[in-house]
Amino acid sequence: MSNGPKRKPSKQSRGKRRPPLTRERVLHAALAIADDEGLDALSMRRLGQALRVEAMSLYNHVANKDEVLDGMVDMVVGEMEMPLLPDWRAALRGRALSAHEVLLRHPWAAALIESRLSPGPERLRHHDALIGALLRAGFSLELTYRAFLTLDSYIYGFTLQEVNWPFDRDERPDVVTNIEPHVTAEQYPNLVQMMGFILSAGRGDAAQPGGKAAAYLAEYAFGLDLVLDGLAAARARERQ
Amino acid sequence: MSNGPKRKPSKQSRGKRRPPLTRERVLHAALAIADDEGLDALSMRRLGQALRVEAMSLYNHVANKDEVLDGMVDMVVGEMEMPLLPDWRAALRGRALSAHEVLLRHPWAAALIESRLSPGPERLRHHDALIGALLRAGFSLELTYRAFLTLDSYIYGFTLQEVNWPFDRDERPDVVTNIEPHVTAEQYPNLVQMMGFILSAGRGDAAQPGGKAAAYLAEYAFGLDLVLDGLAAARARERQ
DNA sequence: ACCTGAACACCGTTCAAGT
DNA sequence: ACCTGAACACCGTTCAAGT
Repeated sequence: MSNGPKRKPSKQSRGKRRPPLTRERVLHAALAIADDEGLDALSMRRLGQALRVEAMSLYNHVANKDEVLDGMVDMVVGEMEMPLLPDWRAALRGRALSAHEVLLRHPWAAALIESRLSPGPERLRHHDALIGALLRAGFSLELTYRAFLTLDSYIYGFTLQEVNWPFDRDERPDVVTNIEPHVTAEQYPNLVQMMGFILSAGRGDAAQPGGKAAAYLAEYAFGLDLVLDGLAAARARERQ
Repeated sequence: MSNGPKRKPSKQSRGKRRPPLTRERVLHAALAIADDEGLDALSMRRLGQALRVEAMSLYNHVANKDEVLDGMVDMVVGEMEMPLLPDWRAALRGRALSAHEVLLRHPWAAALIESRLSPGPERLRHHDALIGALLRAGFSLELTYRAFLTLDSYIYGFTLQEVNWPFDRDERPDVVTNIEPHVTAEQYPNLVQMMGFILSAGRGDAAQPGGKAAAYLAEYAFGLDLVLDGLAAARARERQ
């Protein structure tokens, strides 16, 4: 759209011609750093380094770090499947499973999305589609509002727990072993029993058929279907 | 317990005798700062200032800032009502309502709790009681596990949304007015319709009987009862 | 035993100066 | 038009030095 009209071939196109900085490139680099090194590693200086530019140059393309974070959030939301299937329940279920997948691909994203104030265009579009799906299915405005709150509470709440789960993560055996000595069967009998069950059932483990991504899938689906059942019942009650 | 045995009356007890620094005092001061000024305002230097001490002195009582955050989280969890009622459903419902109240009193806490890796003693006790309540009610280990995940996903997910909600907060009219121009009825028809409903119904507003604290209570209770209904049904299915 | 000054290696952001 | 050096006001944390 705002492509410069005259772009000379430029004789010095040998060597490491770094492409011009754009908002797009800044956001993509930021997302890559967060995925690879975690959100804490993402500083404006680190971001500049990844783009072979001084940190101050970034401010020509984004207003500040908050705008970077908002942009990252919207990119992630854009990866989520929109609820478009004609059957409302299938549409909501597919969207919830897709959101879960996307949030596991970007483990830093769930917390960030929930903490951002101003939604970007992707998020607005996504929510518009979600509300539309419910209204078309005959949900009243009030029930649509409640269904939306309940569903997203579950989706983000579950995924946030999952992403920060300290158990059974091979990367953090220190955390598990640091906790265990404090958790004795006399003090916390139920907790110890539960931990035994979880470990013996091979749950929440990378030792799953689908690997780590599928570790909590059955648990996620349980609560998801529970919520969908509840919404179906509320919808039925509403229509007498 | 570790009270020094000999504590002389000390002749210079006039003026501003600041009490000795302890882990307890550090954590209480940290919690007060987070409540009053937000979690971002809580730095080790600011914390030292509140306690009339240099920041470096804090390290004699806590290992590092992470330990401060862990301590704050555990204090907040300690405020939540434990699920002790004999009726499992009443116990879980009361606990969920109490957790919601506590998390609204400390708006920074929900995000922090979910991001902490090592649970403190209060949290361990709380979860032990929760699991115990479900097991005593005849839930299997597997269903207890799933009930726990579903409930806490909902509780924290909902509260996290509520605490960061940009709409209808008198403190942040800027955010609302900044968003509105971008959200046109042509682009986001369903969203606009929903926003109209929410505002006209006086929902999510401080203009509620119970004030801000009660603004989303009906919505929170809707999803909570939906989850509890689902768990009751799952329990009934399990026992044939 | 507890507190502190100085220091280190970081942050986000501004702004005048360069090309 | 875009990039940068220097600077400002912050971080968490260490450590030798003080009392």
